[in-house]
Amino acid sequence: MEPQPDPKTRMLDALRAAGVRVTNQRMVLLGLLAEARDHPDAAELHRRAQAADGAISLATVYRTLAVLQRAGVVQRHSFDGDSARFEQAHEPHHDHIVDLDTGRIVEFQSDKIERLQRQIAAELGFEVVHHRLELYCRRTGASGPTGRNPATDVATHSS
Amino acid sequence: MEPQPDPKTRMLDALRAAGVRVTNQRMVLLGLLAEARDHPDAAELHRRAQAADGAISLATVYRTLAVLQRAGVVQRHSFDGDSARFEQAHEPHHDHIVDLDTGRIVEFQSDKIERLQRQIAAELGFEVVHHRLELYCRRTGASGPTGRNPATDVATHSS
DNA sequence: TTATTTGCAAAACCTTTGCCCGCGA
DNA sequence: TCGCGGGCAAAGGTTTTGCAAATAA
Repeated sequence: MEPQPDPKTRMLDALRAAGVRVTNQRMVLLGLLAEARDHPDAAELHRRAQAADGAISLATVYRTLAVLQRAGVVQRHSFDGDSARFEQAHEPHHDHIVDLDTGRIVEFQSDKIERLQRQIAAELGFEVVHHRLELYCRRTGASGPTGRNPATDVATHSS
Repeated sequence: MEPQPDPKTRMLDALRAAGVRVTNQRMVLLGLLAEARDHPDAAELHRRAQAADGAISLATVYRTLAVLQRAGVVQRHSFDGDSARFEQAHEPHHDHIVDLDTGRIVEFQSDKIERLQRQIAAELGFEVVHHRLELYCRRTGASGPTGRNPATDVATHSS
């Protein structure tokens, strides 16, 4: 079903590429991020890690995420007033829609917008190193808030 | 030079429209925001307010900014890892470029991008309530960091 | 063995809040 | 006068850090 090299091997490679030691905590977190279909925050990852492993501190969650982020394996997002949320880096680059009623995150991707961003920056004498685009939305024709459930689904759209 | 109604009157109007009392602290902050050419954070506004007035607490800075934001007079931004930064709301709507080397903020405006955002959201069944677009950039051909100075200038660009 | 990592608890930060006094209307 | 608004200090939530013990290489 999955034509990938092998999840465990990929995780090991990621850690080796980062030039850090392979610890159980890092493997657990890497695994959680790989299977996460949402964008959990540090506390949520801590909860899941404890369920999967039993012993892992919140401090380690933060430290590990920082390491993985530096290695380019993890991306950190700060939606509006929330605490930081994380996801495994994956191609292609994408941006996010935040459903204001449910908190659900939807990913989308638009080459057109990316191109316009670079163009505008260039006109002002800049080169885009990275960017951040978040659309805070409501469902079309929605009657209103229906009850927030922790973001669990991710839809993807390309344009 | 300025065909505006009169700064003081406008500030009074803003407070009245917000349905709140006119206090010295609010007038001072409103004035600081009006003349600010940058995007100061709460601590910086506190510093400036003390220089201008002498007695105003950080708590009041935060409370006043919250009031003004609710009234639509002030906009709050959270660039990357920084603390919240504020600016007086002004038309047309604009987004920001953050110069990674100097920290300087440059505003720009692009109807094209706004339109694309709405279009993408619509295709996914959403309506954009508000959004956030930040381009973290480096000057084209820049040789590298030259020394961060507190953002003081604002350039504007329309497309 | 030896340099990294971890856990724990404390610290750091930014922002908000409780409480009582003072000022605006 | 009446009640909103302010100052102060303490609380809150998230993220980082110092230190000694544990562990990967």
